[in-house]
Amino acid sequence: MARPRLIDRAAVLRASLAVADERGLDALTMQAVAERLGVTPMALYRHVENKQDLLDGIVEGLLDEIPPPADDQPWDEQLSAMGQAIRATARRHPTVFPLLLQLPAATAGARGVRERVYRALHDAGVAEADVARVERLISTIVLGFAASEVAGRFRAHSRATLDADYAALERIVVTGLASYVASPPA
Amino acid sequence: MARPRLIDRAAVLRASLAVADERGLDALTMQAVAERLGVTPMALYRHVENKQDLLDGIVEGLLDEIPPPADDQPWDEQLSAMGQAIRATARRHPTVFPLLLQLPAATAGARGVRERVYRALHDAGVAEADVARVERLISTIVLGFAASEVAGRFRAHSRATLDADYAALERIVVTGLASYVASPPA
DNA sequence: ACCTGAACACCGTTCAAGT
DNA sequence: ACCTGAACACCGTTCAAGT
Repeated sequence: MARPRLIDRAAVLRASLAVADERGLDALTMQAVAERLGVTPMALYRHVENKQDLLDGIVEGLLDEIPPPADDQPWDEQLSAMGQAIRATARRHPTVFPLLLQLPAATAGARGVRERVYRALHDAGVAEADVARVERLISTIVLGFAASEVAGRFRAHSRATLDADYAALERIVVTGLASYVASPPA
Repeated sequence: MARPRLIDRAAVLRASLAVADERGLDALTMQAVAERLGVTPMALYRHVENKQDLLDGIVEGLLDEIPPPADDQPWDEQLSAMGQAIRATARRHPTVFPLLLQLPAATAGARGVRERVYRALHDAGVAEADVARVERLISTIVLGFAASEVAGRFRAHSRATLDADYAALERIVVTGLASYVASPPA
């Protein structure tokens, strides 16, 4: 007898992210998620394999929040916009965001972001053979900064300092990129 | 009656790091650490406040493993050597290393590393007022790459690819630094 | 001063049972 | 097909007690 389906995977992941955002990663338990959904903890196991799968699920969803930049902007403004969007996502989900370093970005949303960066780098003049590598490095830099910022490594510094840090980082990347294009390595 | 002291904080942290390295972060439990030390779990609480304190302790110890670079080398070689040392530390402690993003580097060892970078940046020609900021950015870049590498974000890529990635990253940082020095921001 | 034994609340996960 | 109840092994942590 097919019951009315109370929850599905998306609902589980949404509730999990909300719990983590509101009460921290330690408070993200199967019981807390279940309670928020009005269901017993065991009901979750039909929709996620186990807790690791649940964590992977919410982390993978993070990059789906990044809006694609306007297509007619110059490449450096596109990169800049995406960087700011990533920082904003990090701040919205401070305890979950650092987990992004733990798994390959393989969802549709993540691939979409990556494709946009590819195009911007192409427009910047990066050789086709180097585009994937440069994308990996730039995303590592931005992710690393955003993760450090929300995870607490810069706890001692003011928001103003971090904003200025990030602006300097952006400048370094763009000028580094420019000189890379001007004289590409052997 | 003063008993013979069986363990101390350093021994607890050493055993904890060993457990994490050998069996992963999930296997790092108070009971596993206690068993390795031949003691009951409750005995640990005299030497660490709680599990979070234990984690902080081993993470803080990580940067003490970085050897100071030879003092007579040119600045770029010093930075290069420290970067490689950090990558090596990450590979030795793959599950614990990413936690470095979560707390300010405040131990003696960490401060030592930072001072060395300050000096190298000074030698590179970075203005005194910018040295601290540039150090933050460079360490973010190196930490972010090393953490991504060991945490699994680049799981799909070969060691050779990652070595080449890192070489490119180093080049970008050095050239970015050079052009920053050539024309410092307003 | 340092460690242990017993105990508590909580956690992830399983399995058989209900509808 | 989807959810529940009962149960299990394990976890971090406390407290009073031992030496």
